[in-house]
Amino acid sequence: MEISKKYNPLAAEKRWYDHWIEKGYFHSTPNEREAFTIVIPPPNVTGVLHMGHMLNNTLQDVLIRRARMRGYNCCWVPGTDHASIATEAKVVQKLADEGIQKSDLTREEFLSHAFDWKDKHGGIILDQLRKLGASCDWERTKFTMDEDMSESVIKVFVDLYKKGLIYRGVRMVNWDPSAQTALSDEEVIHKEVNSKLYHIAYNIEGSEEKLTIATTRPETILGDTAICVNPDDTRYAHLKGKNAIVPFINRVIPIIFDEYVDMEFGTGALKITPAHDINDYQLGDKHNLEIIDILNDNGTLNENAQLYIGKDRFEVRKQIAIDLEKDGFLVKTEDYQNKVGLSERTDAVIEPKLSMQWFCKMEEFSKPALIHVMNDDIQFHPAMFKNTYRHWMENIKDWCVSRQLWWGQQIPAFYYEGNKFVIAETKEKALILAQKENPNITLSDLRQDEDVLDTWFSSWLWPISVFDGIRNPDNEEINYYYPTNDLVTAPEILFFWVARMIMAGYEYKGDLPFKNVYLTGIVKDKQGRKMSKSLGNSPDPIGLMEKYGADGVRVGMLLSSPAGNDLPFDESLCEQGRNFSNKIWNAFRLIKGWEVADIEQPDSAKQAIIWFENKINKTILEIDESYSKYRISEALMSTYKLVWDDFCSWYLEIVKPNYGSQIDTITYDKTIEQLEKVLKLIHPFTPFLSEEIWHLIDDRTNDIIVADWPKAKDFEEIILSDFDIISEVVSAIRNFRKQKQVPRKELFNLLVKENKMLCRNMDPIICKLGGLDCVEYVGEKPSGTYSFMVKANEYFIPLSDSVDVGVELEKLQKELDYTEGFLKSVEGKLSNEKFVQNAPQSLVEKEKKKQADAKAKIEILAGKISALSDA
RNA sequence: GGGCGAUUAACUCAGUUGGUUCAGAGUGCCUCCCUUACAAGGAGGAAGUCGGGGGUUCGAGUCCCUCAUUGCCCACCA
Repeated sequence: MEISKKYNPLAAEKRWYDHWIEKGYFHSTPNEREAFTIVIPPPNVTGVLHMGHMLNNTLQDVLIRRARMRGYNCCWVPGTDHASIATEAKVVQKLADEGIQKSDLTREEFLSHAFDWKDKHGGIILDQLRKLGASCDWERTKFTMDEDMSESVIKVFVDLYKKGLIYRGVRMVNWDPSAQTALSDEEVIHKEVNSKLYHIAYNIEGSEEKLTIATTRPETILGDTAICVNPDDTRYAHLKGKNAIVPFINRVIPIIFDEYVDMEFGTGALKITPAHDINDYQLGDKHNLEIIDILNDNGTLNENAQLYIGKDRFEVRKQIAIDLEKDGFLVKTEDYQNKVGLSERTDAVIEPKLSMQWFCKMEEFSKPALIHVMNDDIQFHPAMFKNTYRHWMENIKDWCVSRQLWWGQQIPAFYYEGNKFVIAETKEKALILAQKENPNITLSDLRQDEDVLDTWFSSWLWPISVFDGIRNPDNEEINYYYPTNDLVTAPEILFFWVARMIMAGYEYKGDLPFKNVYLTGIVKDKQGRKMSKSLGNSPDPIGLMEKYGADGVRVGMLLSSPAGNDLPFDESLCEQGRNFSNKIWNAFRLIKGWEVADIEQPDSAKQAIIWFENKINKTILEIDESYSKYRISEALMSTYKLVWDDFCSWYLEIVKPNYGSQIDTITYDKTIEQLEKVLKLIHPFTPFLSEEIWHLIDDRTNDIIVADWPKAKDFEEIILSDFDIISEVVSAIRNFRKQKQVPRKELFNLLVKENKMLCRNMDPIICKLGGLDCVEYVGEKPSGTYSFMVKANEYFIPLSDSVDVGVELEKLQKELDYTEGFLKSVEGKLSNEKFVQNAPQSLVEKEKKKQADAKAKIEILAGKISALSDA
């Protein structure tokens, strides 16, 4: 069979993925083996794959594939999140494009549109993950609004209510006027913006005097119910008991005194709008102020404002400034930078708004959640994030869990007789409860709360609910798969999601949800900008995979992404990944081209096999070590170098036949054996390629995906260090050939001044790689030779033409200078009494040995120099 | 404003409890080579006063202080 010179990934990827699915390798059911579980961070159901997902899911797949090879019963649960506000916003937009307003629809009609949208666009992302090679247990695919999932959510809500942890109340919340819903604090992004600070003069009642305040939101003066100054502010002391008059609407409002006000800021006088500012609200509460809400839910002004009714707040801001100026109220405006809260999902400017919402008390949850992270029951990688986590947990606030949306789990609160309500899983159950209060109530008297729960109120149960551990806490699966092993996610949702899963885990399973949290960085472009749709700087992952192969992209993603570090992505990384695939491919081609013959095994091959076995054993140890520390990039790099440098550049170069393609049986078998080990080691990174070659080596029924992970065996350091010397000698010979332009075909003898550092049994390797007749031991320096040193041993190559004395002298002198400098520093140390006294004995011994070696080397070098100079 | 990090070759990063033959890796760069596995390759090479300044120590990328630059998280200052 003719094998292509270049690895062609596309066909192989499809074929092997289908094969793996067909064999059911990804599907797990509880059995006697130990479980290894990962739950996917569910992407938004209508999302499409971006580079962040690629990184994240590649990591998960690497972890799960290695675990599978190590014999665990692996279960990687995939799924999607309904992403209430994000999805609802998309659906609203789509309907608006068709000329349909959400307000024209009933809840049922809207939800039907939303489900249509979900059916049409949902799950695309999961298909895309298959291209990446993600070995998810697809039979377990979950959606956070699946019936069982929603039931779990409702059950938890009811349970928490019964425990007194859910309450309803009027609070100042973050209001998104675009989506017209409350948001949790975590969903608000604060951004620095250029705005204006308006200085507005209020008349004082019964006086000619004016009081000037400063505000960035002049439209809110229509909701003012006080002006506040600092009690220590002598400028305003005389205003005690006086009232001010709101411009235009002439509302009389008190002037109050509170330390809260910063005398230095603006004019030292602060307007108070309790309905539209959290601080003002608190002050209002303290001073018993009236609350006047002037905003509609959509951000326009309502009749309470008296003016500008129905106009958007930003429009009013501009207009009122003009009107204030016209009427002489506006003292001045200045440019000002302040932070404005924006909705994470809709980008709308958040308005603090007083409204009735549902809250979840968090303080009790946070205690075990904090302890078990700080004591490493749950390990964060990198551990640095423990600090951030602790800071948040120690300052946790109650969670606003209600959203004024339709897409999500509807809050199971049922109202009757006005504001009375009961909480129950179903309307029927609610009726029974309500009838205890009033036996005459019927089903039709009950009205369910319109709001839905925050998306994260379903996600925080994810590791439990995917195994139905909420509804059926004792089922076999939850007890087998939970706690899960690894969670791979982004630090930006550490609080949204990770922290809350930990809290839910201890509350509902009494146990941690996962043992390790691997926090990825953000994928950025070359200029360090976050990849985003609006910037258009995000490459198309599918396109990349088609161009470089899924394996190439996987390797590219991991080449430069230590945990927690951002990944400055560049296509050249994928190119490197693809080249790596191709390198392995060609190593395979070389081996495949060999013809096993009944010939004697060369000594060089014997030695190479011994060396490589030791080398790979040591490297497996290093790779396992890196994995155990979740240093995935490091594990990849060790694997990469093992393949490229050790296996290809050294091992194969030594064992491959000099002429023709005939190879002895032992070397061939050993080489195949090593190649198989190498393929297993690369399998987590390059699953398709490794499976492809695995089967091309040999017709076989077993697949590499479920092959045993190579065991780290003992190795002899001495063999490895001997080889290092050998490789240095070989490099020196290659260097010589290059300098003197001696072609490889021209053979010569390498002469060696005998020394115990020489590893004579590896001489055949030097001969093979250096293109030598043989290695000879001469004892003394022969004349007419080129010489070089490796460690403290001296090597000579006979020269046909005379040595270039000048160049040679210069080279030797340079080395002598260095060695003398080195010796000086070593002796400096040894002559330092304090060093000898304080440093560990072993270190002192080491220094003494260095001293001896350096002295010996200097002697040799000096001898050579004088000999050359004489000549 | 508070908290947590980062600053080591052109780029992306390793450097364990301080020990100098540890200043390293990959990429990139330079030179030579299309040698029958691979030019998506091979061989060789250059490259860093470890952000600045102090200090502790026999000895400091490694510990302490300080300054500078920079990133992230949290926070209601109009």
